[in-house]
Amino acid sequence: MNSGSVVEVAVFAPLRKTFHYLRCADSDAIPALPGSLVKIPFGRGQRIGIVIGLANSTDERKLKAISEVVDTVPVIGAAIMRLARWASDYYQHPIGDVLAATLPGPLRHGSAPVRREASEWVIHATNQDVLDDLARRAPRQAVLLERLSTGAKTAADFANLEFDWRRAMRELEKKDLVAKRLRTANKISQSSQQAFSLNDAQQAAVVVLNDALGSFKACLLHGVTGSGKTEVYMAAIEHALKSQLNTLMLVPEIILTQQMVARLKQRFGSAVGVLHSGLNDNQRAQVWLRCRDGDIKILMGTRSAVWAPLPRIGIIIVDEEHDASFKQQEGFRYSARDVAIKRAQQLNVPIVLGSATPSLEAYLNVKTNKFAYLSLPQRAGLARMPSLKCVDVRGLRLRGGLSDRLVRDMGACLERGEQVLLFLNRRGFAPIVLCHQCGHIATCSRCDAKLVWHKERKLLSCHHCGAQKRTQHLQACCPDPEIVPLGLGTEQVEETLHELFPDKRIARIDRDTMRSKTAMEETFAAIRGRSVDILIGTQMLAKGHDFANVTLVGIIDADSQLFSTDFRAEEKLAQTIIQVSGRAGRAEYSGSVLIQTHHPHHDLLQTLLLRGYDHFAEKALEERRRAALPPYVAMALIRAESPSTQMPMKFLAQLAAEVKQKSIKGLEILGPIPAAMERKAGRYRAQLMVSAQTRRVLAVGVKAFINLGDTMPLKNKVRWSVDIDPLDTI
DNA sequence: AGCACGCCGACT
DNA sequence: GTCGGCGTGCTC
Repeated sequence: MNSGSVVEVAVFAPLRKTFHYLRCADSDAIPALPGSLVKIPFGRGQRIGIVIGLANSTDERKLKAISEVVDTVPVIGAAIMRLARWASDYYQHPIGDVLAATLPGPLRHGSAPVRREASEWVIHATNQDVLDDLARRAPRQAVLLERLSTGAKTAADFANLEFDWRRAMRELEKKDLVAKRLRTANKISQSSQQAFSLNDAQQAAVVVLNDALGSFKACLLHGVTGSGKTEVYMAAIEHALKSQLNTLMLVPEIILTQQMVARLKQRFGSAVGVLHSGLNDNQRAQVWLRCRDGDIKILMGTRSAVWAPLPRIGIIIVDEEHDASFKQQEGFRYSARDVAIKRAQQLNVPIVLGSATPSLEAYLNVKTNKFAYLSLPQRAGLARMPSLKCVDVRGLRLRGGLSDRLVRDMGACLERGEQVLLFLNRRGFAPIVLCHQCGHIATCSRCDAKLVWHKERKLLSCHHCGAQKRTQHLQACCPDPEIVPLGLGTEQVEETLHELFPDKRIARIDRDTMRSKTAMEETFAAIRGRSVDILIGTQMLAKGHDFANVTLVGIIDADSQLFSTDFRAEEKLAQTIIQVSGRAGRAEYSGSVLIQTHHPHHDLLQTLLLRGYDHFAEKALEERRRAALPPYVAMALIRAESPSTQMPMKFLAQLAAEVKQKSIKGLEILGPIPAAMERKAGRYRAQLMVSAQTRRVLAVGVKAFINLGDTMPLKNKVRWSVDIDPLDTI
């Protein structure tokens, strides 16, 4: 068996082993190269995998042959292969699963990558008579012609039409009034756009980024909300483009608003590609292909876009770097932000991490000179920072959770014709419902959680497993139950607002009211058009959107996050407060923020309000250092879950004991402990916290856990997984 | 992850 | 006497 005919294949399955195969016997078949997508006989079925290299296998085992090479050009190029290998090692996750995660769905399932060229339509000939005639006899065709004559071209331009426009278009094609042709990429709109006038801080940041082109350099761009980080990104993208270099830009899901996309497209034309959760698998595959083929020069996308095969990357941007959505929370638990940093390092290009509320990880990297620090300390234009104040609600009478002070300020704000934003991170009417007659509390049958009352939908819903019950379920406790809601949700606040401000227009923004994309777009348009006076909402309101006329922000309950067992809770709360505050007073008005709390003297709130986020971060970092927590130590979480009560704890305890016997120097093992909510969706959960001063020791430790875990008899009784750099530790 | 093989309880 | 429960082990 001549060497060179055997290849090593990573199978798309969570297997730590790789497998050897013979290249296709057929000589005119597509040759299997490193990175090729292949179909292989595996077990008794067919599987998909990636060739990860040539194997000089000398052993005598009879190997099976690859059944099909799916791609003509390997779908995994050298750059992504290198990145995936690093990630597989860093996150201790099987290489096959990592490689699968880098590909869009259809490729992952073994479809050949084929480009579907988009069509566009152009008007062939037209005159007024024809138009008049059509308007009478074929109104739909007339609408299409009208649109075409005003610049509409592609399917996307007609997508919002109510009728079957493709049918009408075919009629026009038959009449030879329009012609269908392959879409031609329009040119990058040259910066005929008026050059943005950047302020000094923006200019300074741009200079640093531009100078960094061509070498690895990580920069934290710390810009207060409204300081114009986007303009800095735009300038950096433009500069890269001038050197024929592409940009990879990662954003959290919520930031991907139409405005942001529109802004990029307006400036950079069809060179912009977008990957977001609204796309289906085929659309993602098309963007992936356009990326690989060099048609996309600026790719903006959420987490998975970090794996896009974008060639000639000149700069990487991670906007809102602190955002938790960059971390994949199941399966292959990677942080797209950290993978992006590694990608920049491997490619030897600069990366800029932007945020108004940088993560403590980023702060520490600045302190230790791993990151350069770029600051935009002032809001762009005339806008000023809002003032933050605590409202001590101890002993106060609250109406629907609102203090008199907040209601009074709201009244004054509305009086001036300005808008109010209220933030409460709890949807539904009340998080707990109780029967006054018997004391019965509605709980989830599959989780250790109480059911949340959704009054409008007449449902009791579990926010952890999604279980829903009709409200009538409550009648089960007594013949004559008396339902008492305990606690506060956005629905209840909305109800109170209608009572307090009967003539004001109120919009509630949470997962219940924003179930469709159109609902979201319509509501935000209504807010911008000032046909809404008061906004009440959850996390959805906190991020990304600019509300120019909001001048008062009320944070209804800061307490629930103040005393959590998760060591990151305070950091998250501070970020939320600053992010929500950032929605206020972005235009010429100055804004104010009222934070309702029972703990106005809490250290975190005091520091944040009196001295700002920087000081808070400084202080929080010091606490992390003293407590030996990330980012001062490297951490991993070993999780286990099972339908049987004791198994996860038992498994982890045994595993911990085994690893401790190895006495790995510098490895700290804490636990196991049951998860904060031990039972979720009918499964009991426990976890083990592992930490070390260095990445190296942690990696050695986690490897020991994985190796020993695979040999433990109990391993088949639990589902267990490893989470490197966990975000949630409760 | 699948998927078979393999040994012990209630049924056409 | 079988059908099927899911424990164990393998897949080039």
